[in-house]
Amino acid sequence: MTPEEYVEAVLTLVESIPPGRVTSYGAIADALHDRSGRASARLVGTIMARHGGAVPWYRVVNSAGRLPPGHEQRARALLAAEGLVFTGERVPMREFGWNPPG
DNA sequence: ATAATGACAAGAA
DNA sequence: CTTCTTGCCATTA
Repeated sequence: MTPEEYVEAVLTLVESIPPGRVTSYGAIADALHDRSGRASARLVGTIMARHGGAVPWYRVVNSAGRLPPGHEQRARALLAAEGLVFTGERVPMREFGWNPPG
């Protein structure tokens, strides 16, 4: 699996996140770990920072439900538009958390 | 090769 | 709640 294909796999998975739901970098890393072999939450974060512009990046948050640094306001607005409810500055993963299909 | 840096995560204090 | 420590791994210097 080439790095480009790995990036594609991450982006494809991000696009598969249903509207009004969110998932974490770690969950994506885990899901791809079972598919390809190499994965880490940091990698997914780096990939999103570089190539996340073409996918619903705002549906990816950290495991604490915090929004990506520098894009908090933007992500919050986009998620709120999909019906998602915030608890202060966090997303309740218990309710809106989504796990990618294995 | 080593060191520092990230849209991360989990645990301890 | 905050802050610090470990583990993680590609990228950059």
